[in-house]
Amino acid sequence: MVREHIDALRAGMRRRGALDALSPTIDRAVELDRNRRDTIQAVEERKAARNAVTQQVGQKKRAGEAADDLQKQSRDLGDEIARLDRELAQTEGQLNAILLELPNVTLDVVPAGGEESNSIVRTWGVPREGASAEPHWEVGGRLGLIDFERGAKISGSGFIVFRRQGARLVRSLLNLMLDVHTRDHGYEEAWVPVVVNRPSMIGTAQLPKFEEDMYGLKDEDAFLIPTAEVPLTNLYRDEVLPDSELPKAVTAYSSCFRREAGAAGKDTRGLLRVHEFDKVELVRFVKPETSGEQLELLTGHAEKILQLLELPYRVVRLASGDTGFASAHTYDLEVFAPGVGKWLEVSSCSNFTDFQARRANIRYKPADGGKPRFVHTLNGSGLAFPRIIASILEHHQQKDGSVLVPAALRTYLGAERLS
RNA sequence: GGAGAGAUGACCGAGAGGCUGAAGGUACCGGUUUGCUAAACCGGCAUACGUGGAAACGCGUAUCGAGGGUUCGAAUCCCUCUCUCUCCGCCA
Repeated sequence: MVREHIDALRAGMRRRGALDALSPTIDRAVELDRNRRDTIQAVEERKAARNAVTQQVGQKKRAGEAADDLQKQSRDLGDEIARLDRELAQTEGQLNAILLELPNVTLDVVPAGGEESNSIVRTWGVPREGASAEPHWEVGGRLGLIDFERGAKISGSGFIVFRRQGARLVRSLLNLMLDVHTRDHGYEEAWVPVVVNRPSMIGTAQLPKFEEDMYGLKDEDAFLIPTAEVPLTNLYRDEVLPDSELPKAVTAYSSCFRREAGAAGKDTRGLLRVHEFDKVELVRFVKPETSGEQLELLTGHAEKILQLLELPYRVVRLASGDTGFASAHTYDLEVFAPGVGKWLEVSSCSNFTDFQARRANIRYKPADGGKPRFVHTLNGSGLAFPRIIASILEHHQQKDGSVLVPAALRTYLGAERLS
C-alpha cells in the first residue's frame, strides 16, 4: 500500500515539515518492502516444491514402497523454508514497526507549516474583558468548588478534587452533554472501560509512538485510556460493518488519564493541565467519501455544547505541522478564559481518514456487494471538562463574586448560581 | 484463585495424520418450473499475500481461536497463550 502512494506520502510528510526527519525511514520502508516480496517468492517456491514431494511420499507409502530419498528431499526443503520464514518474519517485523511510526497524510484543505499557519475559521460569542475576571483557581477555591491541596495529597500534583457544587457541576456537565448528543445529535450512548489492552492502543495510534504519555498497568500489558476515543473506536476493531449502519455515531463519558511527561510548568496552573480529567467523547465511523462533511457535522455537535454553555469560542484549523499524528484534518475548539487571559483548547475534532481503520482493521461491506473497504473514523471531544469549568468560573463570574450558571445547566445543577 | 469442557467458513455442524479450502445443512445470490404467497429443482457463494494479465481471470502460498513443537506431511498429535461455558472459592 505504501509502495503505491510513496510520492503522496513524501509530499504529506513535507507538509508536516517532517520530510527531512522521515525521508530515510521511508527509503528504508521501500527497501524492506522489496526485500519482503523477494523472500516471499523464494519461500513459496520451496513450499510448492515440498508439497509436491510430500504428496509423492504419501502415494508411495500407500503403495507399500519406501520413500527415503523423497523424505530427505522434503526435509532439506523444510530446513530452507524455516530459514526463509525466519528472514521473512524479521523483515515484516521491521517494516511494520516503521509503518507504525509514520504519521497520517493531511488533506488538501490543511495548510502546510507549523502552528503559526493555523487559521481561525470562525468565532462565536464575545470574549469578556480580562481585567475584571478572577482566575478560576481563585474562584474555585473561594467558593469551595475545587480542592487542589487535597487532590495533590491523595494522588499527587495534577489531580483534582471537586466538592459540593463543584462536584455537582461535573455531574451536570456529563449529563447535559450526553443528553444533547444522544437526543439531538443521534449518538448511541456507551459506557466503556478505562483500561484497554495494547492492540487497542495501537489501533487508534496512541502506540507505539506515545507510550511515555500513557499510564501503564504494572502487572498487565494494559493502559489507562488518555481518551474514550480508544475504547469507542476499538469497539469495531477487526470487524466488518454493514453499509446500512454507516455513519455510525457513538458517544461516551469517561475519565481520561495523561502523564503529561515533559509538560511541567507550561500552562499547568489550576485546571489547565491535569493528569486525570473527565470528558465526553464523540466518535463516528463513516464511508470514506463522506468524511469531509462528517467532520463539519461532528465539529458542529461539539460547538453546540459551547453555545449552550454560553461560552465564547473560536474554531481553529490546524496546519499540517500542528495536526496530530493520526489525523488528516483537525479543528480545535478554543474557549476564552478571561481570568487567565487565554484561549483554551477544549476539543480537537479530527478526521483520521483510513489511518486508524487500517491499524484497527475496521471495514464496511459496500451495499453493491463489493469487497469490504476501510471506513473513515472521526472523533472529537464534546467536551473536555476541566477547561470548560475554568471558563465557566471565569466568564460567568459576577461582580458579587458568585458565578451565574448557564441556563442549559440549571436544572441539572439545581441552582442558578455557584456561591 | 481452583477444577473441568470447548473454540472449524455469515450461521449450524461433520472431520480424529496424506485423497480436506474443508462433508452436510441454513442463510444469501442467479436460474428453471408451478396461474399469486410458498415449495421443488439446478448452479454459485471465504480471505489475505505473492505472481502473471489492459481486464476477465489464471497460477502459487497461507489460513480450521493465536503462537510454537513433533512429522516426509497437521484442522487432526504435543506444549504455551487468549477467549467462551460449567462448578467451587472470593468479592462491590
